[in-house]
Amino acid sequence: MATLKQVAAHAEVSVQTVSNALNAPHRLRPDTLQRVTKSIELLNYRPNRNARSLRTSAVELIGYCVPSWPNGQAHLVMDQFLHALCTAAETTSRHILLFTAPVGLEGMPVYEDLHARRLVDGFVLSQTETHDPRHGWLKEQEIPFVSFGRVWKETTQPGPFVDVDGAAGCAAAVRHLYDAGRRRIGFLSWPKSSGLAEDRLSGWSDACKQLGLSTSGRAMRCVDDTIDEGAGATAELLDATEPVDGIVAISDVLALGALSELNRRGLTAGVEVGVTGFDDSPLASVVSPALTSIRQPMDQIATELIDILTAPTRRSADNPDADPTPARSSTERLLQPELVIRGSSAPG
Amino acid sequence: MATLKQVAAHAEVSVQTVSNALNAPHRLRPDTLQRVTKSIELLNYRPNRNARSLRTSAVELIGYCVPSWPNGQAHLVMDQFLHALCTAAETTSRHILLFTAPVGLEGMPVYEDLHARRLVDGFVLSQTETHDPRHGWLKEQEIPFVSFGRVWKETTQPGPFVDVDGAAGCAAAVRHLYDAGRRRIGFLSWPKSSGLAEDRLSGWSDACKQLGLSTSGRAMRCVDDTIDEGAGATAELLDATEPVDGIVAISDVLALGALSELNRRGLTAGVEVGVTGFDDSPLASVVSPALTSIRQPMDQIATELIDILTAPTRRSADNPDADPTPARSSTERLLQPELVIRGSSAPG
DNA sequence: CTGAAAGCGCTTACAG
DNA sequence: CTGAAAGCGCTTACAG
Repeated sequence: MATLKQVAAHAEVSVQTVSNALNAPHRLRPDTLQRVTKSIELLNYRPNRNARSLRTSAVELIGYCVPSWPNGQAHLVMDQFLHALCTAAETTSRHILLFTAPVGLEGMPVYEDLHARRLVDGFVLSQTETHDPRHGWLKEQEIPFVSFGRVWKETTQPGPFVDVDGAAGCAAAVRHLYDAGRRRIGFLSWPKSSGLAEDRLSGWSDACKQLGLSTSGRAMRCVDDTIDEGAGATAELLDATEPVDGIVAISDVLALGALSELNRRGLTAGVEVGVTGFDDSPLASVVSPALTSIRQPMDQIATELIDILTAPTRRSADNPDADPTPARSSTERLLQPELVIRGSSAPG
Repeated sequence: MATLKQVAAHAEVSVQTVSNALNAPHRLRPDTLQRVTKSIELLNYRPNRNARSLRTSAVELIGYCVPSWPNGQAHLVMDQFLHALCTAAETTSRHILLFTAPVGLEGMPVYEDLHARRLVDGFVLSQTETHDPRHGWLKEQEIPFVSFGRVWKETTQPGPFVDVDGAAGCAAAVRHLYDAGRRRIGFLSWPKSSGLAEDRLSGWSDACKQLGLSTSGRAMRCVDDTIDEGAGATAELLDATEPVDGIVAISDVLALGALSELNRRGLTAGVEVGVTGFDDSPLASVVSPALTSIRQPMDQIATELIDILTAPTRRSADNPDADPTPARSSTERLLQPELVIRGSSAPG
């Protein structure tokens, strides 16, 4: 493995010049640059990242805690998210370092240790939960991070985040079903304790009201995110005095439960009842009829996350008051989801 | 951030002694060790990993290429695999570095670059395909790696691997269905070009023959891994002169197709027809009746992968012939899957 | 535009 | 059992 010194000897310049050829080529005279470049190629030189990191104290690695699901629930779009995150990181010549940690506050020493030992420059948080304690902790420790998802029900959001406007997504689903002629639209949700669920529910509820549709008795709470729960809630909605003809589900799994219950009753999704899911997970395109679903723009999410985390202005360190940049708009980004329309919401 | 030098000054010893306290504590006198340990804690010292890596030229990072699925197919157990891999790596104080690369030979410069720049010590390969070119390439470059999955149809496997005995898994599924009284058992497979598929099919076929069951016309080839394909193949198996009463599917998605077709015909999985899947993906426990499925032992797979990759004996470098260790048995490990029995294969 | 030199924070033979 | 010193491969003020 060639070193800077060997390249310098080969090109008959100093190591400083080779380093500049790599990191600040404009400082070299064209002919020198070319000679150095040729030596680099000839010797197949690749700068040792550890030496660079030691010197600059920047490792260009971003930590991401792989979620564990003791309840057996899977993160069905995790591979999409990770792929997008990696790609976004690589456009800034960074990479993702994976690690595991206990959930909640208990896991924070792991974060702190990774940062202290300089294995990572900062963190991307996801699986953000209502009252998630990680954000505040990291902020207090002045460890750089950015969150995918908001910490709900706090007075102020600790630190920067990127999130998807779930309310707008659900409202779009309601309007889509309305346009297909549906007038009695139910909502399959999770327990009230979830800020995420309340946000999405408000989108359904507001859109219904705006369109003059009743919401009374049509918001179902599913304790677990399973097909059975979705099917049970759907059964209730169908057995009501005024049976629903449209269902907006807060997840693809609950929507699959709706499809299953319709199927059991000899009804066809997209014909008698329109159904939509959330996340556009692999499940959505694999069932028949395929599931209309609200897709989170993963590539954009990842790009924004990396952009915020790697932004040169680290506000906390230097003068926080004299800064002209509007703080909120640059570190709190709400993206619009996309309704992917398939057979479950419309015939054909 | 405290450094080794500061700790040494605080404990009134040399830096060498502090380093030894961390890496070879047995070399210190107990009282010295205790004094140093106290200083380390007091100053909240954490060794800088970059400095260590630069010196030892071992980064303790393992590269893993996140699969991309242009065809929209998801890796439904990827989060399980990644979690297991991270956990296994962490027990040896290593971590996983994620990256993306083009598929096939085109992606190899990315692997080479990551290794040359010392971002990783080696690689874990998964999504191994029939005739996968990566293994041979890495071996030739003498870049350490270990594969989850075999390169099928090569005369010799290039490099170490861990894999699951798919044939044994499918044979176990057949015997399970046989024990539940099934006598006409079909198999939902993929195209013949897949070595993985042929291996699993052979397990089904051998077990059937051993039990005196006919296999004729009962192996179906599904071009895509979708519910529709599985449903179509199941329809054929049910419409045959001798309709099947058991179905072993090569994937959970195809098994879901079988369930869907049974459902459409008013048949119940586990009652009229027993159905089994492969992978025990999140899909399996989310459907109703829940899917019996062949589970790959992810934790064990991950442990073996890390074990092989981090084994101190790097045979290729030093004397390859004079080694007493049997090469095959230590670097080629075939693990047994587990049949997870649920409602789709047996009533109740 | 180019070069000699210091230093990032560790580990490791080598002496004592 | 402990210490002084060299060196891993870079980057970066500082001179020329």
